[in-house]
Amino acid sequence: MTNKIKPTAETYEINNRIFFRLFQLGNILQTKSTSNLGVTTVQWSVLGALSTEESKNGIHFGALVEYLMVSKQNLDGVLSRLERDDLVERKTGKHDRRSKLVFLTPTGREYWNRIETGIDAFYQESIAGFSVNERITLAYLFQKLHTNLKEMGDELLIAPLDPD
Amino acid sequence: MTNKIKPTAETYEINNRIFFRLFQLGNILQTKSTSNLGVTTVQWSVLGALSTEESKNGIHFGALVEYLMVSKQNLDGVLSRLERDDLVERKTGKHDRRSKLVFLTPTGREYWNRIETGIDAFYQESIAGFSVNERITLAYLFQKLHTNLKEMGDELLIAPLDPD
DNA sequence: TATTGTTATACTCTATAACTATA
DNA sequence: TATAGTTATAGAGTATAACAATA
Repeated sequence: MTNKIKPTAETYEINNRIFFRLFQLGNILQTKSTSNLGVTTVQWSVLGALSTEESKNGIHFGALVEYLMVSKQNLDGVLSRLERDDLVERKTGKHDRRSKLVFLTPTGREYWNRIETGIDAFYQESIAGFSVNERITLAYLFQKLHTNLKEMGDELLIAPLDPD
Repeated sequence: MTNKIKPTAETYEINNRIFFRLFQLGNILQTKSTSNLGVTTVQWSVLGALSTEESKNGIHFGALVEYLMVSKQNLDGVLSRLERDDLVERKTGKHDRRSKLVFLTPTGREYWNRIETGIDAFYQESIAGFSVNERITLAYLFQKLHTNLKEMGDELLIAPLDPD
């Protein structure tokens, strides 16, 4: 006999609400990012990561893959499009010639400065009416959810088909 | 002189953290949904909406567009793929012959029953270690964030380019 | 041999505009 | 004329496997 509690209908319902909202919020974020800032959310994250002081000398391709949690193949595609628009540049690593360092081009830096104001406005509107405590709580709960989801495996969770 | 407070570096930073996490969580949700449940998040939402008791007699295409907050063109594509897989069916409305009612097929209902168990397992893992209060708080903060984002306009927020 | 990143391919989703058929 | 959905087209992101260059 274990202490495991069978989920009640209510906890299932609140989970449903949480994850449906997460789905919607993720979608809205993508849509608004594209229409209001002119970049997709992935591009936003890439440019943001490259814009920091620590990344002045470039970020390793592999580090970016880990940080953004996208596959290397997909990041390659995203970077190619950003390179096409002259916002980003890849240079071969000096010590390890297999590795690549990713940089913001001058155009990319200028572009980032322009959208950063927009990002701030976006934040203001999104988070309007949130108390400082609520922001901190949200960040904390996101962090917690993130940890759980990151640790989840990739096994199919669906029940096998009835054979007939 | 207004009461408006210029955002400090800290509030900008916490906003950054919140939205970067939202971006990551949205991505992980999509990835895990596909790999662990065998459906994309949009498909999950569609099937879930169609599976409820109230939708037994179908949901109007337009109502689904509003509920899911995707464009009609995009929902059409999602439904076409679900129809191709024989999970969903569209019937012309009786009163208004322009409208369409969307249904789960028997196969679709069976499929939903199979993945529902997986969804429950997914919820358990994701939300492990959350107190009841934390779940309620998260749902509440999501709702609040959703309201703000939904009301946001579609205007470009980026500063105009310096002419030269 | 193992690792870093790229190429190739196919599919899902998204954005936009123009269109058909009903009303 | 207006509304409900559809078609058409282009682009971005994602999943998977196979590959080249370098270690």
